[in-house]
Amino acid sequence: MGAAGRRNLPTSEELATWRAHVETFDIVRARIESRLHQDSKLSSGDYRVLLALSEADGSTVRSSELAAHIEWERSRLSGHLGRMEKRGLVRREPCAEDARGSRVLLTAEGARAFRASTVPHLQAIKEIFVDAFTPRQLADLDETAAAVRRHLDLDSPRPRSSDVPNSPTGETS
Amino acid sequence: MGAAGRRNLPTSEELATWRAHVETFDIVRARIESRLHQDSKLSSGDYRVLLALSEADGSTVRSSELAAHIEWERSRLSGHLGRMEKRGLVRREPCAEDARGSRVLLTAEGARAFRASTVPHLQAIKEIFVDAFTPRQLADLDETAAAVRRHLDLDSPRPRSSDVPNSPTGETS
DNA sequence: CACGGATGATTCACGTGTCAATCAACTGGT
DNA sequence: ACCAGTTGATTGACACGTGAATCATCCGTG
Repeated sequence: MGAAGRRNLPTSEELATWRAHVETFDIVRARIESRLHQDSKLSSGDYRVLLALSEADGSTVRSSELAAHIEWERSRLSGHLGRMEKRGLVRREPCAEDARGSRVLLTAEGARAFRASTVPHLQAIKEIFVDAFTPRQLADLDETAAAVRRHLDLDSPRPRSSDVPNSPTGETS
Repeated sequence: MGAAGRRNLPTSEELATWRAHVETFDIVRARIESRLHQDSKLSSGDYRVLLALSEADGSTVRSSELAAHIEWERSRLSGHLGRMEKRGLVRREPCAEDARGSRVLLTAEGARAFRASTVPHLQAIKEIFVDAFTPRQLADLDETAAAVRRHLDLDSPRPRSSDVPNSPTGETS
């Protein structure tokens, strides 16, 4: 065996697990997003923006707060809002308090689209993802995600400034 | 109450599991890809193409076979190869047997880049993904992926034509 | 109040993905 | 040999993501 001390490499089983995991959950995600798009003509990005906006007081948020809330880069949000604005889902207007900023607001059209999308979207998550598992497996999934977060130290760096007194049910996709 | 029979909706715990799963493994993937890019200036798409090519007989494949092998849309592969060609990783030349087709070949540069990338990439998968779990959890992950594939009927529609007698270790990312 | 540095937001260049359209070259049936 | 229909591959239009650059406004300090 010319094996000169193998380094920190995965076994082929571990590699297969990784690949299967990625491939499988990519398909799950694609199915859920495709259903959202069929049902409501919304992308998951649209959904996330509309969710945050509809939860906001007066259906309006400062653009940078929105970006922070959904954890997007500002330029990403900027571009996405541009597209959504063209479709009439949101509107942007200059901000009174701070002349640099802008204020994003939900249009009636956007609110309607979001309202119509939520139940089918949640159903899709249930049918495509949740229903694939036993309760035990769901608990295992929770635990594996938690294990990853511990492994990568993703839990400590949570405390955002002193903002966000009580985050009201932040949905994701 | 006004509750008119809730439909097939996930509980908030189930929804939280879904969101945590997506977010967490997005980060895992991003870290692995970011490391691949730092180490080797390759994207996961590049890696997948180079892997398939380096496994191919004579480091050359018909473009459409490549697309089928890695399960990409043909236009996606076309665009990706264009970019890779600009960077000198692959080359395309007209195909003798079929004047419509083209033949993709690995350049020395591409082979070198791929060779240099594999060990660090596999290490990253081990360190970032595999090492987060106990062996038991890894087995659970295999089983959850399998459960999804059964749930979505992803295993039956496998048989591709009569081609591909024995697929030789198709790596993914 | 003036100035320099932080901050809000957009823009640009580019990589990446999808789908429809295009176009040439192959194929089979007559 | 010819035409129709399929197939190999590219292209174009668009959605989406990242990072750097830009630009105006704000703010703390002298």
